[in-house]
Amino acid sequence: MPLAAMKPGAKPAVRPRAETAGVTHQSLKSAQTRARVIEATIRCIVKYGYANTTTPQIAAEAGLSRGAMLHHFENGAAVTKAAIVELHEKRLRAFRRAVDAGAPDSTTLIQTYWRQIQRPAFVAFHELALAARTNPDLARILQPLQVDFRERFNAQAVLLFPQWQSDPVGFKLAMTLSQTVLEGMAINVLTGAMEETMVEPMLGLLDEKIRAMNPALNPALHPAQ
Amino acid sequence: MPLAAMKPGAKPAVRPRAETAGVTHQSLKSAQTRARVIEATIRCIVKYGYANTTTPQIAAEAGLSRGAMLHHFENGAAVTKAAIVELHEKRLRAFRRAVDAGAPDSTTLIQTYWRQIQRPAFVAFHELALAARTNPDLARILQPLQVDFRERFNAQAVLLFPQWQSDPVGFKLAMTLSQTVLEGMAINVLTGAMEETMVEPMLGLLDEKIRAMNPALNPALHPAQ
DNA sequence: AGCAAGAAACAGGCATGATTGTTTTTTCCG
DNA sequence: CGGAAAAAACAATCATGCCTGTTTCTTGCT
Repeated sequence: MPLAAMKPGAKPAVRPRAETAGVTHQSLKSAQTRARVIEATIRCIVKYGYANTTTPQIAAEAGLSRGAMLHHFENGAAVTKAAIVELHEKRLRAFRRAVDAGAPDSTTLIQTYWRQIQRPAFVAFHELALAARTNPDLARILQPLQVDFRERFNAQAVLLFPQWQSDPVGFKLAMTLSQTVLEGMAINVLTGAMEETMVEPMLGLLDEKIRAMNPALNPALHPAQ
Repeated sequence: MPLAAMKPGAKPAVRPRAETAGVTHQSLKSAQTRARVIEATIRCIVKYGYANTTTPQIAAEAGLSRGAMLHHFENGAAVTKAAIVELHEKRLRAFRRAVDAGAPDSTTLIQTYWRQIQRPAFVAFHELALAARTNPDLARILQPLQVDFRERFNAQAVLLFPQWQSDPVGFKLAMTLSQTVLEGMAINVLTGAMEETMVEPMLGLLDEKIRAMNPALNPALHPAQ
């Protein structure tokens, strides 16, 4: 799916008709179908990879004709874009759930985020992120979402660890380290570059390091600034 | 390039004619052309991504007609396979250079490997590794190379750090951690998931942790076993 | 309320463009 | 001259965007 001819001022083929507060039968069905197509797209990207995901495949996966799909989405690029946005929100929701689940210590937060990062959504997102490297249209969509995720991730995390407030630089480092190790592991396991048996020990190592960086636990290392 | 119709018993269109020790002019030119095509393939994968790399593109990049190229390689899959093997050897050579450059301490080794991992060869390799996730033909070629690299990597590294011999488990962990962090960083920088300003601090963090794991520097943590 | 006009959802088909493997033709060197 | 290297031509496949036709739902008018 090239995602090439994404017209700039493309308005959706179907207007949501949020006006009149009238939630008609059709508007409901339309939103439902759109959601079905988006989910099918994500499934296809996970199964076949972004490069091998075609519009007929998505339509088949969604249980729709290709013509019907393109009635809702104008073209293939719009489908991809919608899937990216959905994946971004999925990622945010997943992290939010991990936070709300009540995990005040770094150990459980690491475990939880590790579980989240192994979900299909992460696979799909990384497929798209790598494709965006050589696809300017994808990159234009993805880049703002990447920074948005970073910001929200840090904003959420800082609430969990008020002890770190005295050392924002160190905190950001700790967050980056966690993301790097966890995502790096996920990708290495995915691509067969790392044995699965190494996962648990690695999680332990990461936790050790994070704890060692925590100013509340090691005040000596972080003199008052 | 689908790499789909890779016939099992496919013999090369041009036999390398290593026999007879007769290095004819043509055999030389043939090998030279093959090498040019392989390098062009790697360049294309870096520039356009594996998914968007087509046989006409490779031929153009190599300064050849497509017909001439397929005279040397039978089909597109053979080109990809040759490029993968070349990339594997490149990776091994790069790491070997880092070792031979004489870097007895972990700090310089980390710095050196970080530099190696930012080369185009790594980008191309990761493109192929991710594509292999959903491409069985690619996976069949790549998987053995992945384990081969892991083994050689560890075998080389252990020579550099004889102090670790007392703790092979910890050593393997340290190696895995280094690879995970460095490759994770490389990918995150590549995909815009991480700011480049975080690289140096992260390298420092990794070095800290590796040193803390070193039994020679922290004998207390590793009682004689 | 009832009916007709309009719009939306859906399905299928068509023409274009691109890529691939194969085959045929030309060029060049021993 | 003969064979390998290089180039060009060829046919088949496939994904895409667009267009047409059919069914279902909404809306408005009498």
